[in-house]
Amino acid sequence: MPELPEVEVVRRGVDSWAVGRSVEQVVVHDARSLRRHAPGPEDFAHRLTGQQLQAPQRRGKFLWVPLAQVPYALMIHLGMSGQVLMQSADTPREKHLKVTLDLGEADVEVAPDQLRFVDQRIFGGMQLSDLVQAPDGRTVPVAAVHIAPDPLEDVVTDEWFFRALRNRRTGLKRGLLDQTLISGVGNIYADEALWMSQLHYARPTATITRRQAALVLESLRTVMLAALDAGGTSFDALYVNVNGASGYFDRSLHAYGQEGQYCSRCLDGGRESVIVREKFMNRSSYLCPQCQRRPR
DNA sequence: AAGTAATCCTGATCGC
DNA sequence: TGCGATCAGGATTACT
Repeated sequence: MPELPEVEVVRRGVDSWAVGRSVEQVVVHDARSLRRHAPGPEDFAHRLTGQQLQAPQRRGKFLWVPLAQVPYALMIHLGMSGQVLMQSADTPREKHLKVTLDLGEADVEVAPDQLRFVDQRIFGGMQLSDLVQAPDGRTVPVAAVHIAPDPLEDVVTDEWFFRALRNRRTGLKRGLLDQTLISGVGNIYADEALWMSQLHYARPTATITRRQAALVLESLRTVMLAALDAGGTSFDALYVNVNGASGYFDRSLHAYGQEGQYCSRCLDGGRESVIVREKFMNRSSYLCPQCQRRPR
């Protein structure tokens, strides 16, 4: 569920509370959250202990914290249900607490002394990953080197996105969800951007026009920036910022989760059309059958 | 090689 | 009340 805006909210939280502090102790409560760290939990704890946290970076839904003095970063992925919480040590353990980092002194006096990784469904996780140069020139963890830039990065221009879509032989929503084409887009913002663009999820990418590509990119940016302003989207309280608060962008959704509701655009145009839910890619797609016509 | 389906994982919810 | 089925879905893995 956490997509680009939700991960960015978390990144900003870590940026304001943890930068410059050292990791004094690492406690792994559930090794399954370190599945992606091949050398194992002991190696993770050993190589992270004593390191100083630098400004957190993000590409798409991938978040990482570079460490001073060493060539690797702490990479965090929230998956479906991951949370990063800044807590004081006397706060009771969360039910799904997976990893605790005890942090050293902060510049800010009231800063919480622990960074906790909580994850119910364990699709997310942490790992240490060497920093390398991505094809576009940016320095990223090797574990995320295959991930494409996201809509908020400068390298993503109208022409870049048009080319990226045109190079694929697939449907538009499949393309949006493919993190090697463009990153940061998940089911919620894909449906919202498609609704905003008035395009069907099955629109072939191979024949997309420049105008359509630019419209989809603009829609992605518009919806993601609006969500960021609202502190992110949350449906089931699984997604929260580092202080444990959830965003309220779900109140602004036009398509996702709106099955049975009138399409607001059609209503504005004096027509009544109801948002439908369709099974697609083993998940739900929400769309207005009136203004998002299936390609023939 | 590229595109797509299968898989992992837990808890809430639903129907019987 | 209990229990199996269903749903939620990001990213990797395994196929075709």
